[in-house]
Amino acid sequence: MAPSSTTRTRAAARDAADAPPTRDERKQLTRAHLLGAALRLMEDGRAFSSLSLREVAREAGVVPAAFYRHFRDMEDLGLALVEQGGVTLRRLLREARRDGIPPLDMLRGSVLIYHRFLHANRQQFAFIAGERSGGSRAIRNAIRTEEGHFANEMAQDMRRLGLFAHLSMPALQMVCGLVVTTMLNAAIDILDLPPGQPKAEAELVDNFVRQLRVILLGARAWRERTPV
Amino acid sequence: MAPSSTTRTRAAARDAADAPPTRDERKQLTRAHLLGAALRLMEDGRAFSSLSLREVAREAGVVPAAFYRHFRDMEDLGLALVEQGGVTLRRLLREARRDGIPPLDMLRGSVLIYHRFLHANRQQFAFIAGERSGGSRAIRNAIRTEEGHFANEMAQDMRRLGLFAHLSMPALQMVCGLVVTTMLNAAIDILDLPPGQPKAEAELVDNFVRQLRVILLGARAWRERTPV
DNA sequence: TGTACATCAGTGAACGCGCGTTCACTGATGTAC
DNA sequence: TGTACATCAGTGAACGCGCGTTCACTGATGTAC
Repeated sequence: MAPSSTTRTRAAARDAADAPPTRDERKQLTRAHLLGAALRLMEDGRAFSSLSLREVAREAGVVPAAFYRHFRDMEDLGLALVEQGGVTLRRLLREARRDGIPPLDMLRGSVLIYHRFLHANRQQFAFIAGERSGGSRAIRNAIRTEEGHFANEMAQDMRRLGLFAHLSMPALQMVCGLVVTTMLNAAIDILDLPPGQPKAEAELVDNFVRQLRVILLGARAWRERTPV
Repeated sequence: MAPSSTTRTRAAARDAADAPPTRDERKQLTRAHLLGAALRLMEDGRAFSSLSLREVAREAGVVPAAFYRHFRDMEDLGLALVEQGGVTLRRLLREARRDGIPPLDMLRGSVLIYHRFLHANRQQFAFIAGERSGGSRAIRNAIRTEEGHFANEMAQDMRRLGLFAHLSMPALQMVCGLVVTTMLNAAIDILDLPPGQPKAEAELVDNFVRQLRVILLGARAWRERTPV
């Protein structure tokens, strides 16, 4: 399927920065506007299920009927947001891997990476953390799936680093699951804070670090058949 | 302020089971119907913020305008639900205290008590666990407050039982906070399960037990200035 | 106890509004030759 | 390259509907005497 001469010209032109966008590029842009509009509308704590289709279209600067060129209904858009959120989560792991483990205080270092990332992706985290328990069943399940993938990847990373080598893989996954839910709970608390309260925020982050410390201490002490 | 003779007669009559309800009793009953209607409508996973006032009134068997005799608006009703949920949480602790600690496996025993209670109060837990992250800011904050009270009471109970005596009170509260969020996360997962899947449910409960075990092992290993 | 009056929970109708969805359309982009 | 036609993202108008809120009301319950 060789592109037609016109297409080839267009494709070549694509390389120039000021080339006119193709129809498909425009469409993807509008789609992104719709997704962004939904995230923006939830910024001050509103639930996804309280957004209306018209509202999202309005915020995206598009007529309501245009919405249907991109999504079947609002739930469809919600699922797209979950997918986008999953990508963001994976990016977090990638960045953490790239930055490497700080030599001195591994835990606090990781939390700082997370904290920075959280603020750089507030909207995404507010959506994921907020809808994981409050959304429609379909959306909740989709988020649970993404969460599971994230926890599994984290477990594999730890394995690779030789951390908690005494744990079986299922046990390590269980621990990572606990870490992930604790991360998302902390995200809600931190993002809910009115801005300009560095003291309160530092306290929340500190509590988060302590909680993770408890979990990691517990993981270290874990034996496969431990009675308590 | 002595009650009038009529009132006294009514009050006396109140003791008889078949006495006609007073106007105030009727009112409280309708109020309860409204609260119950809202919980029922959320039973299959809908978010509180997606309920309409008319819908709740309809479900409660009352005309929309009657709603205003009981609540200023839907958010007001939501806050009442949170308060009701807080009462339920406190009842859980009371029951756990009454039942005492099972001698052999304290943790698993406590989880069984919780599990039974969870199913006996499905609607309340679905609301509390679901809206704690997804609701309006006011409702979220109210739930956070109830959660905090619950965690503190739990910490005091543990202190009283001489558990984790080596932890400072703030450290114990931090641990209990982690336990509570883990409880509520487990609640969402368990209540989301389609009914009639005892295998899957047992697995979730098992995972929940393991996660708590990790936390308690971590609490046991905790030292006030622990580097990891 | 009986009567006359006050209270107020719940009614039913009405309002204006934003909603989701449909439709035929327009006009720029893309394709075939 | 130029032309004729097809595609389709976004438009604008229209629809019927359920919404939140208001209002004057009714009639049972409660109170004063």
